[in-house]
Amino acid sequence: MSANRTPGRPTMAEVAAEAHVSVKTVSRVVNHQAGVRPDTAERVREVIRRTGFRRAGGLATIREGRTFTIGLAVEELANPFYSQIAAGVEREARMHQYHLITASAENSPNRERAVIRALLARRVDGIVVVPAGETPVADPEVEGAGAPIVHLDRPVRGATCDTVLSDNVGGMRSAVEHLVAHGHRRIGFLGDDPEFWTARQRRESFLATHVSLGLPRTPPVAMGPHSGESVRTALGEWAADPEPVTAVVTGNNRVTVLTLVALRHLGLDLSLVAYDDFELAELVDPPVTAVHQDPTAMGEKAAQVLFARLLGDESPPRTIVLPTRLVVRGSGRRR
Amino acid sequence: MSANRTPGRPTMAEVAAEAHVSVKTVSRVVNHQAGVRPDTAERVREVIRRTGFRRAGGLATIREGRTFTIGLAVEELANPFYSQIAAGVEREARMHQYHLITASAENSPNRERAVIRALLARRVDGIVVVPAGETPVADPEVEGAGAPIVHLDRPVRGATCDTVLSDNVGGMRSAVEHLVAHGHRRIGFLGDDPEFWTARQRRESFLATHVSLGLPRTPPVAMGPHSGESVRTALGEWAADPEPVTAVVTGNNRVTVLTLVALRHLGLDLSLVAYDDFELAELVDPPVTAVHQDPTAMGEKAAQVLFARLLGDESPPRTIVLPTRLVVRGSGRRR
DNA sequence: CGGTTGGCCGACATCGCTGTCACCACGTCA
DNA sequence: TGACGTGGTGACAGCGATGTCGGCCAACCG
Repeated sequence: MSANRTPGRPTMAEVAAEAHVSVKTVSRVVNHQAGVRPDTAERVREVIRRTGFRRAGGLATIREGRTFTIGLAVEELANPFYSQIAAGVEREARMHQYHLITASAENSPNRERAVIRALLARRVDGIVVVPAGETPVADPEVEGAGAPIVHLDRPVRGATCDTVLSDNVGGMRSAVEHLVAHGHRRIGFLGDDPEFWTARQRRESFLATHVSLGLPRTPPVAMGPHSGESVRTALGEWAADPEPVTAVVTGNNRVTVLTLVALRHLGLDLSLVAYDDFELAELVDPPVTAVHQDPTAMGEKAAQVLFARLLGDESPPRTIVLPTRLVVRGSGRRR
Repeated sequence: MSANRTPGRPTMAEVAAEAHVSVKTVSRVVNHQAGVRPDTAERVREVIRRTGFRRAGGLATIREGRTFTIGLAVEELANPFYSQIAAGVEREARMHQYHLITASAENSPNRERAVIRALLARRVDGIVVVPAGETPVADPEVEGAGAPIVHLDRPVRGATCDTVLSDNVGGMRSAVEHLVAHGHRRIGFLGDDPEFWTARQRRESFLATHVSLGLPRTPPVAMGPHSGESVRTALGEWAADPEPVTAVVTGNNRVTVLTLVALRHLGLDLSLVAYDDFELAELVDPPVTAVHQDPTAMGEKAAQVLFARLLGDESPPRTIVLPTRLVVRGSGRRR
């Protein structure tokens, strides 16, 4: 099909013909290389301007072997947690003159491997991935691809890549300590699907903090995946308990929303500390105390680590744990 | 530099050598083409598996002239409005086996042109863009690029591309009508920066609806860009007016947040209809009545239009206006 | 047994661009 | 006047994959 002679964008050869020079000279002009007489260069530039020529960036792929593009694989772009991560990664990528290809597995952990493969097929130079599962990828196509991978938010067992995590243990501890300091003794935990490492980490820290603070009873825990109904049920039972809970800790932003809705519907006035801060936290009544992890900073950090690798950093894989911060707004107080 | 012999990913030639066949045969196996004896194919596949070979997708660029990638240019990925758009576009792209490159101009309208050029340099097959300004691009490099562009959320004057908009006029009318139906006669409008077309549209419709409903006085309007202080000032003045406002309409999600904070700080109990729905709207006290436009659906629609073009649709450019929906939650009632 | 299929496979050109090197036309200097 | 630089240019190969076409060989035919 030679039909695409002049269908889309002009090629260097066309410019060269038009300007009565060789392709190479056009190349030199385009790349501001020396060794072109000023008048020749101007003639070429004029033709480039007239034809609207742009050099095909995709070609860098096959010459230098790099695409100046990194990939980001997350679960779901619509979730603010992930979109803020994307914003952070994108910002860092732009600073390095890189592009970002985003791909989401749309809530299906199993799709993530396919997504990563697709990114590698596009020959991205590196990948930031929020791993869906923690079983090692063990995919020769992925491991042998030569593209550095940075895991974000969740580790992968035995993986030999850099990992950027949030301090789930510390964050959860601060949440429980805050509630206990306000006199709560019976605290419930609404966690996300224990399939997620972060959910389990937070649950474990929730329980461990109870032990370390010397609280007598094992606190009630309800892990997800949660629906509005499952949250209502759990909260209803905990409130009806002979020794009712006076506070709950939610395990992530999704659960927090469900919990706030459920509390309102049930007419319960429990204290609350939310894991994951959210923009409107201070506007809910009462303003929600939250464990703040900065997803944008997480994305930036992960991208920074990735670019260090791309720039030749050969040191052994590191695991970086970013701190969290408890933002006290009032919902933790005893009522 | 022939140093990159076997640094990154294996090439077809390497696989071919390993399997003692020609490059072409490897190509046939990879593409599931007929004409390869089963045992030969199996041998090749074995080598492919062992070496982790993946064909370089970037090459499609130079052969077919398409990259199977579309670009999305928005202002800021961290804003839920844009990230939901991105989710919609990405979803649609995946359905067509396309990838999505996202690029954000990070709040700098002037950067958008550069961003679009960068996308074109990557040779994306098409672009969805939320235009920063409404002055025509008039960039020969962009127009002559041959890549279809779809404008989303805001039109560009005299542009000859498809445009997907939200029904700002109808949405704002429904907001004002709702408030008036609840007995409000003095309503303030906190709009975003009038540099944005949507902001002006909503202001105009706000005013026009007042006229069409026969309200006597011209309502107070404060356009952005807004800060917490500017919102507080406006609300304070309106409340102190001899004929004080009893309700406000906010112009977009950012202004809504600022307004909710300001109302709380000022201790004002004004009725409110928010433009742009948000997840926690029903959790604010009172639950916020909002004009709901579905950014994900907008993104999907824009991508659908784009793919129609990529599939050869040559019909004249269309403008599609998506309806909005007023979600009544209570904050519009007179207090 | 020669000729004709048809299955399997490889050589080669090609895509758009860049690195390398040869080349030509001038000047300069001995 | 001939050897030697030097700056400006172009021819050519190659990057990694695919389409085209043609070659080889076994099987089958008359």
